[in-house]
Amino acid sequence: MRRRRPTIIDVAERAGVSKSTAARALANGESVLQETRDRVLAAARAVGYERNHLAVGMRSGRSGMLGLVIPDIANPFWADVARGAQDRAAKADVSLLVFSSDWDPGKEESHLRALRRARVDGAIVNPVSDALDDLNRFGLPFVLIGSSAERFADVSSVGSDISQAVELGLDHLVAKGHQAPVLIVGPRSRLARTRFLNAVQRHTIERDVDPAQMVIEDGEYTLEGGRQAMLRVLDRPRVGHISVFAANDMMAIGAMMAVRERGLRCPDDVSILGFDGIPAGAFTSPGLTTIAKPGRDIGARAVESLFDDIEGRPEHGRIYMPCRLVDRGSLADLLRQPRQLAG
Amino acid sequence: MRRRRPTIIDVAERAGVSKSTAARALANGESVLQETRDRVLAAARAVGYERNHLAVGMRSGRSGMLGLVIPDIANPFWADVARGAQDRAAKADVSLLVFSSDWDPGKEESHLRALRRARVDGAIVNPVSDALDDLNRFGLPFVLIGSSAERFADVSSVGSDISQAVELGLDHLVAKGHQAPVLIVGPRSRLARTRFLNAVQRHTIERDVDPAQMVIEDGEYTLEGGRQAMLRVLDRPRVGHISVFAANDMMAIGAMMAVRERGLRCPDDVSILGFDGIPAGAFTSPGLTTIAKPGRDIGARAVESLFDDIEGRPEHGRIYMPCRLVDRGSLADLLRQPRQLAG
DNA sequence: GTGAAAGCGCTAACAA
DNA sequence: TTGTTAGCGCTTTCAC
Repeated sequence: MRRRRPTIIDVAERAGVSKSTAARALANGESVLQETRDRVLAAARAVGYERNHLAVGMRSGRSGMLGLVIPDIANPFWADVARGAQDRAAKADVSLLVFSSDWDPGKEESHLRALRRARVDGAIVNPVSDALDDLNRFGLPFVLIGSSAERFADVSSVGSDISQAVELGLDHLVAKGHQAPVLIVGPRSRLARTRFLNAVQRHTIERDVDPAQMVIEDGEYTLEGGRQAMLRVLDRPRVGHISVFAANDMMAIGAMMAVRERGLRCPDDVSILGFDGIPAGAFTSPGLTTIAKPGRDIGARAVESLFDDIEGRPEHGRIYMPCRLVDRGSLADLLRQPRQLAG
Repeated sequence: MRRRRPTIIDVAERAGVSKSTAARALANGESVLQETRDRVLAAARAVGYERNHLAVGMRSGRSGMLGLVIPDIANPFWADVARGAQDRAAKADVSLLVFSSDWDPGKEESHLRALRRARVDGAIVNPVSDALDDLNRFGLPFVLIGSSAERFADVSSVGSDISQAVELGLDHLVAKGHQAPVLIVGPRSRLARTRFLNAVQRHTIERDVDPAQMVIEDGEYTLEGGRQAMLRVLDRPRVGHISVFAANDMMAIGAMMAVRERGLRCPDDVSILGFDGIPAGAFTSPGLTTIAKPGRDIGARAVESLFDDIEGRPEHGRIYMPCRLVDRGSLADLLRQPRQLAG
């Protein structure tokens, strides 16, 4: 048998005051006699009172909830983003509704609808489709996350600093004696691919290497996509050591599998550099050297940016979070072992 | 500039009816003239009406939200559970608040408080601490998930069928010629450890093997915990091939790392069987043979079970979901290579 | 400093 | 079939 949950009226009655006084005491304690306040607080504790956020939301027009829509909750990177956002939201005493669209535009749209109906105060979205227009139309404040954010010009966004990340990667490659790596990138349709390639090209030119001599292979952002792309690379005529820069850790791991399949060894015959920093990269052998995106920080910053938007100080700016290199040994040091240098 | 969001009154006015008629038309269309209904629906579409769940929640006492508290959103297994729950909830047009306690009882408690304040209609919890009593006291319907559920007698719970899973594992071990595997299990404090050990003991006796001869090592349910445990195993005096049955994939992968560290090889020198079915197990070399828990199904069933509770048909039963074996080659076939048989 | 009353958007009981 | 009304729990004027 379930008891009715105590309301502010129960508290007020027990404290012998009106409900407005009780509300004031409970809220901030302003304009309330210290003694009254204590009595109300004691009463609240006694009856086990807990403020009803639904009612508050109705009254104030603020639900105290935010939404987060990511493409894949089972991807450790996105899970990390979700955790960062969650923690930051909790600190502000706000609840976060996390939805995974599983790369399905239909699902994404229905999630967005659910968010609107739940009357979230704002949403953070990594857009798979263009349903975003809907959000805009209803005036729901939102912040974009990830690379595809660039499609929407006048919206705040948070992502990783691809340019700095690529620079970090190329520096590491050069330091180990690798010149023009093979690039394994995502599908042509994805904006992230273009951003990655542009960054590589820019930084490669800075290093006096002709970008045109770099081989590019593409595929889905998955294990299998990376594996297939690597197999194609290995099918080309080649001399000496091969270096690979993959746009995503899953692809990098797939590439590693392909190398092993062909009876070659990493890093002895093929060096591989990944991008993301997912934990699985630590379990391969050799471990995957990669550029780690600060997923958690991205989530946290996105929430902060959203708060700004909601509170009416929209920056409408892009925030780029710096990445860091994690060296786990999947790149050969060609300078110390010059016998393996490419022809 | 943000427009005020249209309410049912806007719809009613535009359709030229009262708001209750509009509500009826919008709800189920009962007791409303077909023509009126059409008019209301058209008006709703025209003004871009979207039902306010907060208001509905206030009126009906049902917020249309459920809570899910798991120990670690970054663990692929739990992410999978979350996804299963999310999808099932979405099908019933219910939102799911997902919280990760990160194994921290304090965080767990604050998440539970947040759920109560958000007035979720019920919660699914994998309890880290005993704060559950609170939930019970406030009469929030809830369903437990995972092994520790057994601590709470009169509450519905959903978990994997440990007994069947262990049987599957032992069958596989026996089929490959392994008799009494070393067991790497979790910390003594955890109920899951006991359940696992009991199941192993029971099924071992059925196979006419003396459980007493099995070596047990324990550690945290993490990569490092498994690694340390395995190092201790390798430090013991031993003869021939070693077989290991780990209670968790992360531990199993940690064990695999320890084996490599010591210059031994898996599966040639050491066979390892995991338990969970996380994707990372596919990236190790060799791939990790493991018993996969149906995380997604567990999440989905937990939601269904919770619906039952909420709608007043509490089963207060435990549901055990069957697991399946995933063979990826981390066990040597001792029967076909008898030279490696243990002494 | 405190209380009375209005109202957020909706649904359900009752009248018409 | 439709309209009127009350009220879910809370905050916030406006009096006192």
